[in-house]
Amino acid sequence: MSSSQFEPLSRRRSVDTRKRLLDLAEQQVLAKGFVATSIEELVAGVGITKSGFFYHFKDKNDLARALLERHIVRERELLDDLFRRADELNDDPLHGFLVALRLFAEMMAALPEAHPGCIAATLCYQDQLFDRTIHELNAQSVLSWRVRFRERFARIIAAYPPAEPVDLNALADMMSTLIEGGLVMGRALRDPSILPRQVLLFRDFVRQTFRP
Amino acid sequence: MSSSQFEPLSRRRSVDTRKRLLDLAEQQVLAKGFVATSIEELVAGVGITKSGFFYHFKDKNDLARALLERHIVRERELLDDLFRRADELNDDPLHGFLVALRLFAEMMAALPEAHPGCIAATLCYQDQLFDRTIHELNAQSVLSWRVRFRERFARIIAAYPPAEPVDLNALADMMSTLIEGGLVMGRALRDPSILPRQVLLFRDFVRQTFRP
DNA sequence: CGGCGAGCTTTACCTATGGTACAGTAAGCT
DNA sequence: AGCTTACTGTACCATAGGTAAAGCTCGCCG
Repeated sequence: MSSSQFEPLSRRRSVDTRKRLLDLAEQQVLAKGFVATSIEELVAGVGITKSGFFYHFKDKNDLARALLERHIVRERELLDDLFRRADELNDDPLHGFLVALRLFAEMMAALPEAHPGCIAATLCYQDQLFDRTIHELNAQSVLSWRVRFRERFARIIAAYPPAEPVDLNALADMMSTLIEGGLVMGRALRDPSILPRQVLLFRDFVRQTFRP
Repeated sequence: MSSSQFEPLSRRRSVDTRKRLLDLAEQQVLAKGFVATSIEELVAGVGITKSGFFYHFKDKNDLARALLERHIVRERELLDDLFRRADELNDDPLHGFLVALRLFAEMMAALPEAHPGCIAATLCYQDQLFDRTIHELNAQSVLSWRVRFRERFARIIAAYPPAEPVDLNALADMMSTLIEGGLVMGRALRDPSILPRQVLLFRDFVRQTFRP
């Protein structure tokens, strides 16, 4: 805080062991799942000993929480940025949303093998291995997506009243649902194009639903 | 085969140990995941020893495969039955499909906590722990859903040509995607109503897409 | 310059779990 | 009677997560 106003500037030999542990862990968890990622493997990868790991993380559960927290922050920033860019290009709420969805689909398509979002779903499916904090973090994150999309839809509805009544929560959840499901499907079929195509299909659905 | 034409009638002391192992395993896997379900726990539950388990299953991977195979068969039977019932009620392909979707949503809503389908997704997310056979089984199952729904949509399109071109594979996959994602969401938010509502929303989408 | 504390290492050890090997045994089938 | 099925029992191994505690070392602060 005093000597350097930027970063704590590496107390010691390694530049940022904790961060390197998290980076490697994220990469391995996305590639092969949490349980298949061993602590020994991680410490060997960053060049420390097992005790060094437990200096940074209380246990493996603690690592999972740190991974999830970091993931949630990044995801929110990414979405904020994406919607901001879409809104800058567009005044109309519906058009802005449709642009954002297209941007999102393009981003998903451009991504390599490992998709983000897997972290959340991966941990969700193994959440009995973890404590409640992990589960609650996950739920909180999903709910924040619901709120974000519901607000968007509320604005769209004001401008484009739909012909039939729409379940706004369900429509908002559909986005998260398609992402989580799309990741599962993409993984099962080894076809990364599935998720972006589902997002584009959702986009069609939204467009149809609020068409003038 | 000779003495009893009904069931093999319990070779020995237990009625059907293998089935009881599978039943308990399924229940525990749905409740807390595959890795959190220990072999010791299963054998204690059905009243045999660890060696007894390895008599029935080569290893834990073999148990996973048996679980998945049984699940896939049941799922197919369930879907066959559901579509058959919907078709009996209806001649029109679109209407039949919509009825089937409603039946499906009702079934999902009526289900208790543990949904089927979790098995597939659960194993999918931990598939690096298993051998290729598990992964291929899963992919095969997902593809069979795609084929089933695509055929349905092809028949619907013949009767109700859509205004805009539709990506049939993506539309077919959307069902599986919403189911897998809906299970993740329902699990994360502890809200079993999410999946049936997503199915009903999908139904709306299909109805809109093929409306006359 | 000396000590404190952050960030580790070293050593040692415990437990749970999956898994192997193999001998033995009771009940049924032919 | 003898083969097979469906186990039990005993013994043992490896891997992984985790704990405990002492020691070392570099940078910073006074």
